[in-house]
Amino acid sequence: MKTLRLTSNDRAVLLDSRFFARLPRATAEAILDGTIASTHEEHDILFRQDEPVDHVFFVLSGLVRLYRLGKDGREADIAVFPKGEIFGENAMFLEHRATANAQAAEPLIVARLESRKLRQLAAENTDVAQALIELLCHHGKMTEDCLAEDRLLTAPQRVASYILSHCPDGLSSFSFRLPFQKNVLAGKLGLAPEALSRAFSMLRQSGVTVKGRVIEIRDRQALEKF
Amino acid sequence: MKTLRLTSNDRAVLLDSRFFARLPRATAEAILDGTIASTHEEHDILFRQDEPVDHVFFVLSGLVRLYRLGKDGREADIAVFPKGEIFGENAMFLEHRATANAQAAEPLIVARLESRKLRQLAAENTDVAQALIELLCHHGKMTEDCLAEDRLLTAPQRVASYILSHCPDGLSSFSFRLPFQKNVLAGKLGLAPEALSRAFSMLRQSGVTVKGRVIEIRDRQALEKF
DNA sequence: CGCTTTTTTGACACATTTCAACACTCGTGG
DNA sequence: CCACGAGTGTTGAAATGTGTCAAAAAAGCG
Repeated sequence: MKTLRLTSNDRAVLLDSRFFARLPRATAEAILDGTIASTHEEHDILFRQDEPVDHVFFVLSGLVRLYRLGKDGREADIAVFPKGEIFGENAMFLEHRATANAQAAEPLIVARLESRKLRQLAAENTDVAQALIELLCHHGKMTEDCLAEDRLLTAPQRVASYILSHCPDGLSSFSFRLPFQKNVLAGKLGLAPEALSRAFSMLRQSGVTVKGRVIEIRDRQALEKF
Repeated sequence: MKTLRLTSNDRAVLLDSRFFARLPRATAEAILDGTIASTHEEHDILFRQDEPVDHVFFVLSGLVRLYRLGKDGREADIAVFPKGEIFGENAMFLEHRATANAQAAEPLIVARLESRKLRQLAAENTDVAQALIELLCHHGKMTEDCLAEDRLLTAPQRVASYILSHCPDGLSSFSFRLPFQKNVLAGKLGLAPEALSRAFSMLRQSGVTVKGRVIEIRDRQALEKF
């Protein structure tokens, strides 16, 4: 891990993101003041479950996997954060201890917002508090969605649902590129990699073609009722 | 469903709860001003997924089940809220639409806090915002725990974990009464009722006895490594 | 091109759901 | 007091879905 200054491009990206865009410019600048960035190699750990964390993280580039460890060493993914997303904010309000492990799933650059400062700002400034509330809501809903899908859908259905979530409304045929390795997708969907593979080949008979990371859908309807 | 005024006992219970206790008395009173209660029979629906909700709910007595529906009509429990807990707060920040269905799992009385008013207060008052942030964090963590357990533990392990979460630290043998029907517990743990039943009989060989709703644990150690 | 890493496939084991039948509990009314 | 019935919980057998392990195939990268 190396630490860097924020580039002016980084600042621009940050200020444009959903979290900062809703804040008055001066407030956003105040949060960013003193913020640094750090780079990490794939597989690096950013923080560990139950250990202290002093930052809230913003993904500038790369990918982060948030997961819990079982007693037997197995890993359960809680969420995956691509470029532009914020994570680790909940530790701020849980005595600065992480609820999960965070690992770079690709070469990674993150901005590190000082969590004590941010917490303090949130306590004084309703704009910041509001932004945090919306972030927490959003993350909470993501987790709920995940839990519900795990409990209601089979593996192929979860994969179909994931694919459909990338389909612009109204199109009945389209294609897109997976934003990360199948490995990671499997984890995010709560599947073993083999199960993901098999799910894709089930979906072939519903008009889904997979070539490398490129997914092609011929008939959206067929997927929807899978 | 019948609507009622809050009794003075209700007010006391509310003001003592985690959410309100952290607020200055005047602020808490301001929120409660105009708040009404409603009673519901078992199986009544309080709100439905994707439909508008105008309240945040506080359970005065009884039990609420929060769940999502699958296309095939199957239900997946997201959370269960006993007396003293608040739910439905996330809809406030998601265009006042529920992310799940809420159903009385027992005869129920809830206090109905007006969500628009509460949202407004949160936007002006950092104390209220802070209280909401902590609530959202807490609920988020609950859901995360649930997701992780689903993905890491088998049915008997989840049941063991549930039992242990009711064991006061330091005791190696104890007993307690299930706070709700086994049916509901099964749902909360993401199991079919039959699976819960079988899990209990597996645990018998680790010193767990079940008589009606009373659970008795002879050897905590044995449970922990199940 | 050759090497490493990732993905796919197959065979098998295991956990859980499903469906059906049975036991138990508890309150009601004969 | 017992009999009845509805609701609740348990048990068994079969079916299903997913994980695991090993091996082959494909993709990425120098």
